[in-house]
Amino acid sequence: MNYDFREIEAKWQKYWAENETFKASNDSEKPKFYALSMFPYPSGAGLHVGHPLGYIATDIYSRYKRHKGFNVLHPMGYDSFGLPAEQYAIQTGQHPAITTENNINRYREQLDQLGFSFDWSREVRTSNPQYYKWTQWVFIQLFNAWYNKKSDKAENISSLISIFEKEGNANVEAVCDDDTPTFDAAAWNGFSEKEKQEIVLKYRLTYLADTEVNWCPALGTVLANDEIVNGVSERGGHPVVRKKMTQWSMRITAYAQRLLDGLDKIDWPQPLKDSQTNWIGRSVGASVTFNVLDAERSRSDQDGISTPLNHPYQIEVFTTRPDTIFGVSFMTLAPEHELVAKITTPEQKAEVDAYVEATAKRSERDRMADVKTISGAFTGAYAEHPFTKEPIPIWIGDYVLASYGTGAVMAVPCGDQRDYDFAKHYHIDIPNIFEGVDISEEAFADKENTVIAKSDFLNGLPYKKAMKKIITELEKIGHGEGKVNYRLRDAVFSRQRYWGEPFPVYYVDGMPQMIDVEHLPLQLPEVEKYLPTETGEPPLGNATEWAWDTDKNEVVSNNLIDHKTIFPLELNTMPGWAGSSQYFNRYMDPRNDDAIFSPEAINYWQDVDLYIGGSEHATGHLLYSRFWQKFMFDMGYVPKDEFAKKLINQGMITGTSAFVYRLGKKLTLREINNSDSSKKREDGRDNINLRNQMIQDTKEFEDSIVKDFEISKTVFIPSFQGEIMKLTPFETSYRLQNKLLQYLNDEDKSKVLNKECFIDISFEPVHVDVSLVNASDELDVEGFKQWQPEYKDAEFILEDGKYIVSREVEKMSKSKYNVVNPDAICEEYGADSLRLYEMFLGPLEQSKPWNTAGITGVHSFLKKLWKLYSPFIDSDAERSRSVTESEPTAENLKTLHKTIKKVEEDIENFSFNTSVSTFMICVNELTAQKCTSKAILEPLAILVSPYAPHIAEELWSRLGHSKSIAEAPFPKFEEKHLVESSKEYPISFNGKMRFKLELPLDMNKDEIEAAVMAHEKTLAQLEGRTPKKVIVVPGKIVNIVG
RNA sequence: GCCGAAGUGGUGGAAUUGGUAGACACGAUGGAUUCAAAAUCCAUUGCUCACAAGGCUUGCGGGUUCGAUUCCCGCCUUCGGUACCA
Repeated sequence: MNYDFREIEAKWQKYWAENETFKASNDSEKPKFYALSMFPYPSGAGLHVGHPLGYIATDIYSRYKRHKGFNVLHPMGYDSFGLPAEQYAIQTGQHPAITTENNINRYREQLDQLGFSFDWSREVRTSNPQYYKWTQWVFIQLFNAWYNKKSDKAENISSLISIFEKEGNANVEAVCDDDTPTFDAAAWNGFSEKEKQEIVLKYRLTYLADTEVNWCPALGTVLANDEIVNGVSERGGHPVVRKKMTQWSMRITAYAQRLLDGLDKIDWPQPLKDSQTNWIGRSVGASVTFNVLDAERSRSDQDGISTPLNHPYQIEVFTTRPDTIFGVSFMTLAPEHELVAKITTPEQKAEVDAYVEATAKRSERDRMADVKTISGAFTGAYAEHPFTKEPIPIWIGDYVLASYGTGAVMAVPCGDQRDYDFAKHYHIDIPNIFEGVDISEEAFADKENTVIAKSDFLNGLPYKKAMKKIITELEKIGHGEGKVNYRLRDAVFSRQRYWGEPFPVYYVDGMPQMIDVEHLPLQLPEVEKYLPTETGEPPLGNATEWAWDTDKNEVVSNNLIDHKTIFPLELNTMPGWAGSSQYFNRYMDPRNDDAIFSPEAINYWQDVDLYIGGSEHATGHLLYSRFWQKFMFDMGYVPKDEFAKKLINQGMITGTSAFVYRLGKKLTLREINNSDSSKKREDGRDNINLRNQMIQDTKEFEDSIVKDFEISKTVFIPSFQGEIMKLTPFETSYRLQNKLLQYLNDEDKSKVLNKECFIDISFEPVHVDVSLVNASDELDVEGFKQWQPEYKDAEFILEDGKYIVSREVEKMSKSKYNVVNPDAICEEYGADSLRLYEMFLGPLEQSKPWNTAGITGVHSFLKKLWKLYSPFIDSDAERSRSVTESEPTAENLKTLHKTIKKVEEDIENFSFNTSVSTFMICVNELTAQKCTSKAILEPLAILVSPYAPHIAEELWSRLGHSKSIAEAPFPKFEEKHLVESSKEYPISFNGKMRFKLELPLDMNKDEIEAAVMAHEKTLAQLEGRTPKKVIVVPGKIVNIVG
């Protein structure tokens, strides 16, 4: 009987579902084990081959733990709010809830095919109102909390208010907004209700604040960095600017230190911890205040006339090197800094304004990445050095980011390379305040070897002493203090989107009010359009039924808003990470309508024992979840302040993206005035020389614009067999010249044909869905046009009647349209083959491009495995019974126990690829040994079962068992079967292995050396030389030197 | 730019503490079986030198060591993250 995987897999999937084999109980005698895979976003592209990689690993571990006697919780759900469903809704008008439901059904089908041991009774969906009710609930808890630095934890806001009532806020040590005023009890009690609310909002763990966003005026919406390419929107290529908007923020910075400290307690990969550590970015230094000199005074100073001091403004900076304060020769503000507009002198205004505007167009990442271009502008204003009282010019520069520190730096060019480069570029003084250091070429940033000079009271001090001294001095003169700064910023929690959790918030007199918990969930309203409103409000602004009636406690029509009992509701929605920040706890008690989870459930499961997911979540989901968990811990809802003990990052399965190239709308006709190159062009043969010539001549063409003209159509240019990115832009233009003639008028055309002009172009790569491309990289042009409405009338310039895309290995993602589904593989080879193959591909943590080439190998392994059990499968022979009951041979036992040992070690080390090899070796050996012993084959089935559960169940039942293999105890390894008496020693000469020699293992060092030295092959190798040294490592190796 | 990971045959990868580099597969080549094909089985397969013997070989260049894929220093390339993709 052949291995019929289709029948076997369907049979056992049905069996598991019907018998609820993997349903976890919240009450068990067994020890608990919580194994979790990061839940997927159900994209329209379906589950791709990268998803199961981590799921299979978690599943193997879960099944292994069941064999080891644990009560295993292994749930699955969907992170089902998100941008793609909304984009799809915008494009098609289809409600995201419907798309999402369809996508989930598709995912479920695909997941079911793969034979995971999920407890589906616990499924959660973040977009389900019964689920997001609790996301809203957490939000309210955060709103009703403040962070008390004295107790170093979050507390209920009522404790803060009662302090205010008794004594004001002078003695309160809390994490709060920078602009929080100080007041006493009398003042507090005198505040109006609204003023009180405004003050308290500055303390709440979730609060309203003005934050910068990427605003795209043309689309009327905020864009993710991801949606911006080269400074313009990915969709449509519209300009994007940085803009301030009032949004909800989460005071994650309150937890900066605890998030850092907590990393020591958890077994997470070091690189992931590193990235969280860097993200939090703790640095120790000082905050220093510089007074801005009055403009009049600074000007008159230059004339040598002194006028009275006046300090209308102050600049606060954070520096990690206050010891270098005497090296300050200028200050740099971020162009967005609020003082820029106030201090800029009239003479400098035009330059500064232009620079500020230019900066607004650059993304933050761009500004950080680009260290080569130095740019800035002088404000005309001066600050006063707190010690020397010298005037210091104040510049603005985009290398200073508004969001980091105070958005201002005291520039010490001799000690900081960026300051140094800036100073060099603008010919600003670079005073050297280090003893015995040459700074003519570069800045000196070595703290350890620092000796301060030319710095008044700091002269001669090393770094550490100078730090201490300067902080004392700063404090003495009231110009600063020692400070710990974190790079971590409060997390923006508002999104101007439709498809997300609505905030349980309505506004009374502009102040946010929480809806009572008992009235949750506040459900998403229906809208006509999913786009922002014409006035630029978020999509929820389109809802007509979106007001809160405080009497009836329900959502009512906007028309009824009277600001007395009926108020407008919040129009923003929550971000993607809201729903994923407590889902792991919700799984413990997912159907509970009265609480996010019961105390019994959380106290039983405690935390996640093993969490598997991608490292790309390092500073998003994994940091925010730790933050919420700590908050939940502070409030006494959860027993652990870290939600996952151990975390493994699965490597990404990368995809092979396909690109087409969209021609820029603007073409430029340029004059050819170089007689040499045009001559060469005429003969047309010397292309390489021509190209080189033209590249050299490019400068010459720069000024030779005859005219610009626009083409209204979307045109795609060939990839030149995928080589386009290797060509110079110039060369590409040249190759396309003839094809572009059709867009020219006759006069221009003849100029090009007469070689007087050529057409200069720009172009950009566009991702195309890999399903529209065949195996030879040829694009289905018609399919492409139908694929997205914007390409409906696109024109293609073909090569030999075909459009060949270019390929690149990238992250597999819906936005890159390079997703490959597991369905076809399941159909052809079965789930067990796919499971084994994904593991066999390589180490779990490593990323690798998807390639199905080797799948036949694991599939034929399963066939061999099946064949090994044929005495139990082919029932005809009664004689086979006697064979199968036979005692296993020593050889059989050796093979089995070698396998048990290796597989157990591999699973514990998450080295699943090597156990697949081990199974192959085991089956090859047992087949060669003609093993038919039940005593061997029974434990082998259990070993295989976590990896290939369907075939293992089938074999198990054929072996005569009536119950599932799922809880069969894992075979016990016995060392005695592996004991060897001799070892085949590799004999090396100067480190190179020359021959092998079998020797008893109980020989000691000297005996081994004697045996080896006496051997004829040794003598032959030595050719009469006497070895200088003989290294003998018993049980390992012999190395003869000389 | 910064932070992180990876680089081993034609391909995926193995080598668990510094001790036989290339396990196990894929592919390729030859053969068996077959009317034929599929499937299956057997053999060969890092490169180089026409055999052998030998030489070379873990991204590149150095170093430590009796011995380095493994440790150290300096580079190169690819991939991931970089705060609104999830």
